[in-house]
Amino acid sequence: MEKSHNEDLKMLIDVLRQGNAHVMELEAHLYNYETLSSETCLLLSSKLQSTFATAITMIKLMEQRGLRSPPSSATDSPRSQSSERSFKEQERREMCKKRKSLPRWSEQVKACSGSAMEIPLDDGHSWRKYGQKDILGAKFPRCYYRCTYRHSHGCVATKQIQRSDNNSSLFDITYRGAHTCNHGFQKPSPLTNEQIIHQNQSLMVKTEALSSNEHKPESSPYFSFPLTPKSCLKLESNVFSSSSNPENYEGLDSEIADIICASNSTTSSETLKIDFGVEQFVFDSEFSFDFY
DNA sequence: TGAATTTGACCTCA
DNA sequence: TGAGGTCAAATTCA
Repeated sequence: MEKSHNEDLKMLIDVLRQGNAHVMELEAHLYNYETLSSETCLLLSSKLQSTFATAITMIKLMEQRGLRSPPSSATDSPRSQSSERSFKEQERREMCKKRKSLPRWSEQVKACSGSAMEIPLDDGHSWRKYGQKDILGAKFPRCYYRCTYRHSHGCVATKQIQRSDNNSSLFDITYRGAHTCNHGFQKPSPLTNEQIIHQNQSLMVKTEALSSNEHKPESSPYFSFPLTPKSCLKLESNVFSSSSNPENYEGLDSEIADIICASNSTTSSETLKIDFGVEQFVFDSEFSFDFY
């Protein structure tokens, strides 16, 4: 147990060191106008985000391991049904709190004309439907989807799809939480700055005040991610304070290793995968990762 | 037969 | 207390 914990720490430190290298590389480019380009910055930014996402996921997994009770066996004292129930309820409440702190953003998507189902275009991720509700005052029901890899990777991303009342060919899609899995994401084709700007202008994106306390322009800046231009992200709070709650983690060491591999492949493929729910990252010019 | 969807029940919060 | 969100058993699908 102690040994595997140290191994986890070692892997985590390696990931953070990798992030530090990306910061230094970015800094080097910033001071060298010959190599400085928006594409380079975007790529390094994407690498950094991926690195941090990996580190966060690893910490979450380690935290899960630390909190998890030892595996049950014949020698274990059986937990009473009532305490088990209260444990589940407590776990559920924690999950509810964590979900609330996840970043949320919405967009409108035109129905896929031509297809019989007229469902919105696939966004590149793999989703599983887990519920449907009739919404008061709405003509059409709201469908609830979560990431297919929620259990296997603890990915907390969810989305809600609801057909627009005014225009039935439009779907309102609300996303919550960034994908921490590395599955099913289609690499976007490389775009020039002009293309990105044009796409941002031409796309129908609607980000509304999703709850009464959200409209705080000073404290809740809007973030946009060039590689996912259809999304205009509004941050609600610090996602670092939230954590996923993987329900069935077995063999955490190998899983963490998988995450690192996935992250590395993501990094090398220039795919922006994760957005962070922090309001601001400010790297001091003297910033560095110090270990030990 | 495993994965995905459906749907009624349950929980949280305003 | 009711609306919205999620769970989980039942059902369907490939």
